[in-house]
Amino acid sequence: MTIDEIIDQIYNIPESSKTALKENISEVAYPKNHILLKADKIEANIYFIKKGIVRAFAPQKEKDITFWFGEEGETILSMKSYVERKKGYENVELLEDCELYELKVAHLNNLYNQDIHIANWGRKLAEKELLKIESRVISSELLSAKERYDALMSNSPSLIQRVPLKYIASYLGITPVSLSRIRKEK
Amino acid sequence: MTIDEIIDQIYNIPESSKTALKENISEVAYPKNHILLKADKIEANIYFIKKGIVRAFAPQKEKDITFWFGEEGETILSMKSYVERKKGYENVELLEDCELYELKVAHLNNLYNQDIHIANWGRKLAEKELLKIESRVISSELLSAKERYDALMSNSPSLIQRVPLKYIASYLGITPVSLSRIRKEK
DNA sequence: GCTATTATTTATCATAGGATAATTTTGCTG
DNA sequence: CAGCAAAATTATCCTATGATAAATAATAGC
Repeated sequence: MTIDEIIDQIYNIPESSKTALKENISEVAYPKNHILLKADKIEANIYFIKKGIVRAFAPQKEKDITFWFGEEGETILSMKSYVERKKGYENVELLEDCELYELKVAHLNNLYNQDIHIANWGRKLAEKELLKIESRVISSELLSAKERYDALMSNSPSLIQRVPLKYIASYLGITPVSLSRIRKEK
Repeated sequence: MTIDEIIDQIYNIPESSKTALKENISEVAYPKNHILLKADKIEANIYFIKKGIVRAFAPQKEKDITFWFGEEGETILSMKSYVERKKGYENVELLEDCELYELKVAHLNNLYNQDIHIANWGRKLAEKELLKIESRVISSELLSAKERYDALMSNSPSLIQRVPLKYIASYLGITPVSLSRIRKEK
């Protein structure tokens, strides 16, 4: 996925603003299993996924909670670091070798203060993330584990090919054993 | 809570921008039980709570799911309407007689395109809402029903005084019967 | 390709929370 | 302040999911 496509799908901005934004973005690549963002660290960068898939998880003694998967085109950020410059909850781990676009938050904040189009682009970025997480909260309170699994599979069928089931189980809020039961019943 | 306090707690903007924003805000009052926002309607306004308490719920056949409470100083909006101009998931119902600040989304969008300070204020509004909902997703996957109840009580002790338990149970993702059990065990 | 490690499945048993219904308490409204 | 309706509690029984352990399958490193 190109950086232009990623920027455009968030919010359309004039070419000049897009150029300014892109001047602050560089490409990086990391191997599978790399930990890109660390909880308990104030992260200086945000990323967009050119190629690959990642998971965000809240590390806990004995059990990590996977609470997000990101695929091509999606934004990776530690919300706490990005918004409040505080340590976040989450580690982000690459589940495949990944190519990423990297953007320094400090540069982005400068742009927010200089360019109204970029400020509105940043607003849309947050608003769209908010919509995603909101629909997830509602479906998690509305649906049984089996229904959540079915919904995930129909919304993101590639996940099951690309992501170990134990992480999907954690994302669904159940144990791998229970997920196995659910899958068998189908 | 004054409108100045509410605006400032989201993000500090120059007086001239604040004046422009406030010119588009009016005060309204509605009685307890009034339905302020309706699911399946594209809402034209957002609100800030001057006085009172409200709940947002996703109406379902047989069981409504309460997924948010708003108190003084908080923002009431249908995220779907606000971001995408589409019908939302939620009704918002007043749980007390309320005094509200009302702001037309169409006017706000004009300001976003004219005033970079207001654009960044709107960005912060979304980002802060995102942080709130994110911390809730994580705690809901991390904690048992009893722990979530305890956490809610210590974060928002006034809720239990102001909100019927059946709504708190729904918010916690359990039945009123089960909440009653949890409270008894203490 | 072989072996060690890790993931997944299967089985058994335990438990938190759901469903239902009856009872008590609270809170409106005339 | 009486009487009704709604909310909350309590009790009983039930079910989905958890915990644990063992067996199998998949994966990765040599």
